[in-house]
Amino acid sequence: MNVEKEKLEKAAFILKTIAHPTRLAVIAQLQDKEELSVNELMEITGCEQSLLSHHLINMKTKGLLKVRKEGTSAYYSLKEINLGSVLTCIEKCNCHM
Amino acid sequence: MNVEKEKLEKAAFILKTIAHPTRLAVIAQLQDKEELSVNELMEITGCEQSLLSHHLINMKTKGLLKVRKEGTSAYYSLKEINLGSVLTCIEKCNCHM
DNA sequence: ACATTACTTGGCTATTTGTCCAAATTATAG
DNA sequence: CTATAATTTGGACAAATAGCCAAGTAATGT
Repeated sequence: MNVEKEKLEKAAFILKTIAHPTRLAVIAQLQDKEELSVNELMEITGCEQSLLSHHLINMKTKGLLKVRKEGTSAYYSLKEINLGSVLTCIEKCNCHM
Repeated sequence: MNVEKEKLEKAAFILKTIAHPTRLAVIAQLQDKEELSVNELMEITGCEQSLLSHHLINMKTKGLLKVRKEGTSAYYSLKEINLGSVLTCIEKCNCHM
């Protein structure tokens, strides 16, 4: 029962972390592009730089992304996770609200 | 592109709605119990009544649950959606933070 | 009619989240 | 050394969320 509760909390934590259009967009992109710089993600998502940086760092500190720094650039990628499947699930849910 | 954006917003909306331990617990239960009263959900989740009611009504107004009232009881159930799959996805993600 | 059970409502407060903006860092190019 | 490009940081503020509590409604049993 307590294990169950812990599981739910962990799941909720992850869901909360990804539950934002910009962050979902980032995840979706990283799912097939492997790794992208902040600049590239800026262009793709249309999100302002510092705000995007906040999102990325947030996802990184929560364990969903990792960074590789090269020159002046920071390349973000998914941390070994298949998070895209969550997006697919949601799509399949076909919840029409 | 705009369609894509709309999709992401919708997905984020749903994820935000379910991203809470109690709410996930409710969804998980309703996935196999079909429908449960507020009282039953209270016992299962250990959540206080009025708070649980808030959660349930919230999920209902956002289109994830539906209610059937019978006597003094309210029976909640999933609104035609396979939301449980999201939980399974998250579990499979195996994100260790 | 009255009490009880089951649920909802609304107000209040604390906390978290999202966004913006200006300043700071850091690496490279000239 | 200076300028520029790329990213991070931190403050400030509004809005959303979570939780608690007290009061309200509504159906049923006595």
